[in-house]
Amino acid sequence: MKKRQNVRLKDIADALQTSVSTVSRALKNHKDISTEMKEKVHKKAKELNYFPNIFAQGFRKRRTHLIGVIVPNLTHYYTSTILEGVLEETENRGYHPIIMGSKDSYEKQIELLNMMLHLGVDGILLSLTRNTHNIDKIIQYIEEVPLVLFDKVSRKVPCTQIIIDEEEAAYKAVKHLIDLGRKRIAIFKETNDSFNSLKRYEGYLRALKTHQLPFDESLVLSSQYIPLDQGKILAEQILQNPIKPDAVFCITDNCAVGALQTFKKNKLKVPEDIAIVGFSNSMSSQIVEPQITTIDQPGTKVGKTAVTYLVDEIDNPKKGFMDYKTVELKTHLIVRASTKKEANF
Amino acid sequence: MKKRQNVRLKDIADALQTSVSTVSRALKNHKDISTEMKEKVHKKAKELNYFPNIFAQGFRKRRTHLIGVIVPNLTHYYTSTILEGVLEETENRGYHPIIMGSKDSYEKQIELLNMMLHLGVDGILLSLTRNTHNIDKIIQYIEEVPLVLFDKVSRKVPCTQIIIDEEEAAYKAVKHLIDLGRKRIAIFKETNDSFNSLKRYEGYLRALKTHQLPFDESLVLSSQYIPLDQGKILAEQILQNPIKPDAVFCITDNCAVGALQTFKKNKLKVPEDIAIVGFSNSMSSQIVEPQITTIDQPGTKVGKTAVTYLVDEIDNPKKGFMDYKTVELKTHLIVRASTKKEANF
DNA sequence: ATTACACCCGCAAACGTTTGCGTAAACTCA
DNA sequence: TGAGTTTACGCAAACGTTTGCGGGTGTAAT
Repeated sequence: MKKRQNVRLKDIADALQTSVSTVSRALKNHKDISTEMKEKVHKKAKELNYFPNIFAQGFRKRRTHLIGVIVPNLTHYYTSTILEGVLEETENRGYHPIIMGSKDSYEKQIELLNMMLHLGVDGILLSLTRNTHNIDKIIQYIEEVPLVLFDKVSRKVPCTQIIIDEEEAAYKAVKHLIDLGRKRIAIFKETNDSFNSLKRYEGYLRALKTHQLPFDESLVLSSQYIPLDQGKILAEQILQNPIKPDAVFCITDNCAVGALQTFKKNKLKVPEDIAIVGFSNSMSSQIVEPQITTIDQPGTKVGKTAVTYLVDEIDNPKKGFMDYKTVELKTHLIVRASTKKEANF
Repeated sequence: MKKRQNVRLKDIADALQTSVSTVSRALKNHKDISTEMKEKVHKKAKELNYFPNIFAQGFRKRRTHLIGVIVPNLTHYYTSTILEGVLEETENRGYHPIIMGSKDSYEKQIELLNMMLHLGVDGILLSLTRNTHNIDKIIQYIEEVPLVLFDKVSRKVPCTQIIIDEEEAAYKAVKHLIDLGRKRIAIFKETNDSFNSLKRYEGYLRALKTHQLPFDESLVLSSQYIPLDQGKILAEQILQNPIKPDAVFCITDNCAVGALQTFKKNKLKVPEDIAIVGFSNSMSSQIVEPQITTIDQPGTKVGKTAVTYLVDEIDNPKKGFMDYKTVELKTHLIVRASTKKEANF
């Protein structure tokens, strides 16, 4: 392993019989430098394959071009599509992402935020862990470094937030079921209302209300987390109801898959007896039988948008809280077999 | 946003009426410093919440504690489990991962390697893109910085490689089919043999040979990539065979799911008429009907192991190529309904 | 011819840390 | 007691870049 011998400003300066400062300025097109000199420097820099030592730079300018990214979990498909967007856009903009996982632990999340600060990142992209109730600490960080929330957000945190149109998406999903003639539409959601779950529930309620369907509390089932297995449990549960639902809106694809399996096990036909809508357009929703109608989320776009806003804030530091925006990206409904029309209602 | 005002060595030195160099040495337990002084310094450092400016450090020492990670794609479940392992282990060891995606493009991969070098990472973790035939460039990088390959590797590159026991895993999978009494076992694999595909094919061959089953070329189907849709196509293809197979080993879960769907569509019963084994233990393999027998890969362990070996190499630079190891992590077979015994053979 | 003012460029300090070297004080041993 | 050695610390340079400032040259206006 050779010792890396990077070329420095001084090397360019020597080759051109000029000074380091002139080279430095020329490379960033400072107005004090003549056009010819700039050309010579740029040419020589390319020739020598010059690349600035980012540590000297970061050291000097207090800019590292590093962006910290914290997510609760890496393995969810939606998260990884977001991260792909982040990777792409950070690269476009000359930044580098440092990704860390909070494992859905609030303490770990704080610890990671700390670490990022010490690392000297220029900004942070954060998707909150469940139960991030103590917002104060997070707010402290906003004082220290530009921060943009995405996916799992909280309106209580005064900063830019990139999300999808959760409420509208849920509304569309439930409206679709209503349009199909379904009357008793259940919802499977989270108990301790995360931002996402809450908004989707609101969309559900609005759809019922707008179409004059009665609200029935016995059709609202919740559990703390809603992975596949919980979908099964909730499905079993709702089948105990004296009057069964004719459709169910699951706020997660995994949950929907679980529900589907349970319904099938109980000899219920999907969608004839009961229709199902999920949320995420995960791989799972496409390979089960029948395929599940779901909401497609523009993951990479969320990632790219988050980077865009963060970098913008890094470049133009905000003065007050009033500058922050909540950006809602459009989703769309993908209709599949789990809600096909040919049901006879 | 306050300007970050980090405490420096000088602040500690001033508070203690001593010099910066003494503080620096005390903090890293240099032998030239008396025990009492060390204690005082450590205490004061904690009190002031001192944290070294890593850019000054990296600048000075040419050590950044950054580890570059390059993967072809973020969205594969197996990849994200590996990355979780990487995140965890880098953190344990005081390093920070910079993750980038090569989008399965060779040129992009080289570009990213370059970027990583300029960024000054201490080491690189790399999962090769398809068609990385020009190994020379990669080898050049080994001269510059410690590099460890994982998952998608190539034996031609002289460096430490962390993989799973691909050949053995495939052998186990196929042996399992043979033990079930299956005689005509097909394999769906990649055409342009990637390391993984090749090894799995070798395992397939060994299983046949060991159990005195005849090799039948018409049972070996390949395509360039093998996502879900290709599974379907290959399945259609093999059904054209005059004598149909009674089992198929897909070197990918996605491919297996596709095959399963096609077989079902053609009124073939799985596993009665045809058994299926996949590879990866992805979510998909667990939610289709019937569930698919597959190979479980220890993703996070691969990630953690890769970091372990890389950090070890960073700390103790290798002299020659003979020091490099290939680490094979154990997988195990998960038997599910797609290969259940009750078939009547 | 003098002044005024761009226009270009170089000097040198500064960022925070590490480290080779120098040395005063303390200790060792004959 | 004096020479040699060890202990414990400080001085200052160095890493590569940025940037305030100062100055020399040339041009234009008076």
